[in-house]
Amino acid sequence: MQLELSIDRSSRVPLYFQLAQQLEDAIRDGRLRPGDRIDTETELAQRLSLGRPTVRQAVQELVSKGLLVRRRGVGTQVVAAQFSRPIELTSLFDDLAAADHRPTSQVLGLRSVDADAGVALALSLPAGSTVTYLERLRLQSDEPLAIMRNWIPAGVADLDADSLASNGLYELFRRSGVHLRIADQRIGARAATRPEARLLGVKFGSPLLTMERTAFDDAGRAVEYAQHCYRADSYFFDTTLVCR
Amino acid sequence: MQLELSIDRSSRVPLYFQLAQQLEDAIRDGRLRPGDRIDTETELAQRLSLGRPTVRQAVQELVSKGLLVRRRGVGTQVVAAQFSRPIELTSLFDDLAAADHRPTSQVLGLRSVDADAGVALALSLPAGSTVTYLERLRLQSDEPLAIMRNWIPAGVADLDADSLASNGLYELFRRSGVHLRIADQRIGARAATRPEARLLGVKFGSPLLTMERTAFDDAGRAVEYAQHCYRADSYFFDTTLVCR
DNA sequence: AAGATCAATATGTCTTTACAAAGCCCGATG
DNA sequence: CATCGGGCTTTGTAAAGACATATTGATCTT
Repeated sequence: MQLELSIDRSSRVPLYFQLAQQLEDAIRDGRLRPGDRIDTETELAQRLSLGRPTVRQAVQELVSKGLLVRRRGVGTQVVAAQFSRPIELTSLFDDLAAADHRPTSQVLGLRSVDADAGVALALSLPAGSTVTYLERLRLQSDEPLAIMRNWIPAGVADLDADSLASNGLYELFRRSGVHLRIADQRIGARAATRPEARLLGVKFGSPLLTMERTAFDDAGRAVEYAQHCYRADSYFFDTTLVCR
Repeated sequence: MQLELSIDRSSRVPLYFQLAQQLEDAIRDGRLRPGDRIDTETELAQRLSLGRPTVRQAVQELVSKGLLVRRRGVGTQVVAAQFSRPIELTSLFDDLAAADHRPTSQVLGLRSVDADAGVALALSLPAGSTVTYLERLRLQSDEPLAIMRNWIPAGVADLDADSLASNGLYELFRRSGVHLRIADQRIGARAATRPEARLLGVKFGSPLLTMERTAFDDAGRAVEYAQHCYRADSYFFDTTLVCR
């Protein structure tokens, strides 16, 4: 493999994580190419003065990310061709900001409402509970991209229209000490209604990509139910699947 | 936690896997409910006469599936409320068969063609390479559900119309010794063309949910490029995301 | 020369042990 | 009474050792 690897034992970064990071970097920038075999776990362990379980843990990280493949009796190989970023639990705002697409939000509505049956079910709340309803239009490079409807149980986070215009919802969650952990998501498609078509600047009946999501925090508490719809001509969900 | 757990040491099923399975079952059928704390790793290990790393490995499996959350100094809790099955690297046929929806395939076309630029790029082949082109209509309970177009490089698998009518493509891959490992996928939406609308029994211009996928095998070889489109009124992609 | 067997190699599974760090509760102290 | 601090609990990280099992290739046998 002849790859420079170094472990800093004085660092507070876990050893297995240092190794995983360096291997991932090597794969991503091409020093390790698809099909290359990496050193055996025993060799790596000896070379870096680590225990084999530590090396295994590092390799396991990359296997579960789909970058490496292990085969017993054979060795561990680099598998990745090219890959897109997996669907992650980030907000659309964060995604677009990362891609430098000048995202902005226009808050169309922000008020307290009683949860209807569907919303209450999604958030596991008693029907009629008070929730904050939020409706936004997302713009990308001044073009309308998505309509985002969110329902947030009372007491989860302090929301105001000003902050929402320049920050993603998830950023405000983080500032309120809400740690998102897991989300159930359903992706589908449907035709645009008249008001939606007007907001998004498309024709009535145009195809929209839809996403419904319920997000849960650390404690398993439902903290957000969302219904988003995107212009089908400017948005996709990219993901990389790994077979287990 | 008072949950009946038993480990069969004579089984060839790994111990950590047995434990993970039993915990997952308990969560899925409600014996463990969201928010419940499971026994500490040390307790579990002692109770089942296992080593703590073995218990950890089992718990780790479920954490990475999003069923459990660990917090240092606190313990491990059940997090999932209700969840759908994550998007997995299985074929639509398998999905439907599992749900008992009587899937059948109608092979609309099966022939060798020269790969155009887009297909060649997706499969990392030289432009003009020979590939097998396959077009199918998927029916669910006798209702048209999806149009599936696939391009498979020559020599990957033996395909014939008869087998394809009653088996999923991925099943035929398995029989040819092709082990799928990873796939890049893009989900979007668009309007139905006239021929598509006719095949699917919807109106021209109706919204369709689309999925583009390139699948790779063990060795990192691209073995399939697919363009599927689904009736938006009868199909969704469900997924559970875990924040890392 | 072809097939079967065996040895070498690499990952897979499991145990025991040890210490570190984070969170929580409770008691001591100002 | 409030706050700080310490100790307990629990998960996080790491080591070294042992045996199991799949794969490959070389050797032996027929």
